[in-house]
Amino acid sequence: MKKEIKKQHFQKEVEKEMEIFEDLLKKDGLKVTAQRLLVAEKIFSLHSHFTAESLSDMFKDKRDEISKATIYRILSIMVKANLLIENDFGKDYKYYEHIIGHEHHDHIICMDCNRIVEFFEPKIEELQEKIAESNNFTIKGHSLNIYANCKKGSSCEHLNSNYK
Amino acid sequence: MKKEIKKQHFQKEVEKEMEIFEDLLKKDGLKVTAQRLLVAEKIFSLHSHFTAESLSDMFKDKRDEISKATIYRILSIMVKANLLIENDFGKDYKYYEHIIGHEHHDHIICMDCNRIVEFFEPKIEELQEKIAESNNFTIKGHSLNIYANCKKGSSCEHLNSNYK
DNA sequence: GTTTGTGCAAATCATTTGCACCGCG
DNA sequence: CGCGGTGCAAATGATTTGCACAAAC
Repeated sequence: MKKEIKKQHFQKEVEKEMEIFEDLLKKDGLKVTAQRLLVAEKIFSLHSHFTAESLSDMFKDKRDEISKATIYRILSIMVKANLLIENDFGKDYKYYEHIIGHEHHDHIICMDCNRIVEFFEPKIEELQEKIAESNNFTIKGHSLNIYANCKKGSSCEHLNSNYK
Repeated sequence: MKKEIKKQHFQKEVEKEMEIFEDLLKKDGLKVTAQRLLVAEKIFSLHSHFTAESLSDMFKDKRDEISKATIYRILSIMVKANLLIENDFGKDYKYYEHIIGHEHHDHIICMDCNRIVEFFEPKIEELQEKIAESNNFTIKGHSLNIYANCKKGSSCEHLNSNYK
């Protein structure tokens, strides 16, 4: 029962997000295509980090296969529109996460199992602001990645990487 | 006169660093070649961030031109030996800085002029340690980049980018 | 109908690698 | 000498792009 409620909640969220996305397309004179809707819906329904590759794979088995070129073009639109955050975790490909309903946060990247953990520390944010200020800069953004190992016996050991 | 003292100081520093580098090569059974000495000496004498490209360019006009492949191979040796830090500033190439005599620090990257400013904030370091700890991780490293614009009237406006 | 999007294959660009020759130890 | 190092050119791999055709408005 609880599960059902949660699912409905998520569906409602996704609908709301899809509306924002479609409005954005129209506002910018971009066309509402099947590929854009499918990709955006998939992205909004994901609740973890993904790569262009992993996103592409999600359409591999379906009749709705979408070319990598198009995937990249849609990701680019959504990043520019601030619907998506592009993360560089030191690999040679990018990680994405959708931003609506997700407060700003930083990341711990586990070097053992590739797990990505989010955290938010207001004091760090505040200190960054001060540092930029005292150096005569205006902060436009930041990226803080903690690279770490999971300790022996942590739940990490049981997980497989979802990330290539 | 002061300048002279400073220059001597730097030269002494570089000599010390070169000794460390040569010892490292020998210890690891690697050969002491002209290219390795030239590149290391150049790196130790630099006091700002550089790229494989910019480093390569520094040898372009001299009779001692060194191939990019060799440059990359030497950079790799020095990074593995902890003589060099490899930084990802959100561009599609890496930035390097030599580490001997340079305390750990984080970076502000100016999006207007590409200037890179270093800073160190012990409180942020401490908070990161706590965050990792409370999530059952052992920190192996971190990267904190603040992306910013220089304020109107700052010295930034007069500088040209040294980075491609 | 015109303009924009898509898929494909080719291009790009930093970095890596195979290989033949070179030079340190 | 013998093995590791270097330079060259080709390979790599994620992402981008030109182009012809297809779909949206």
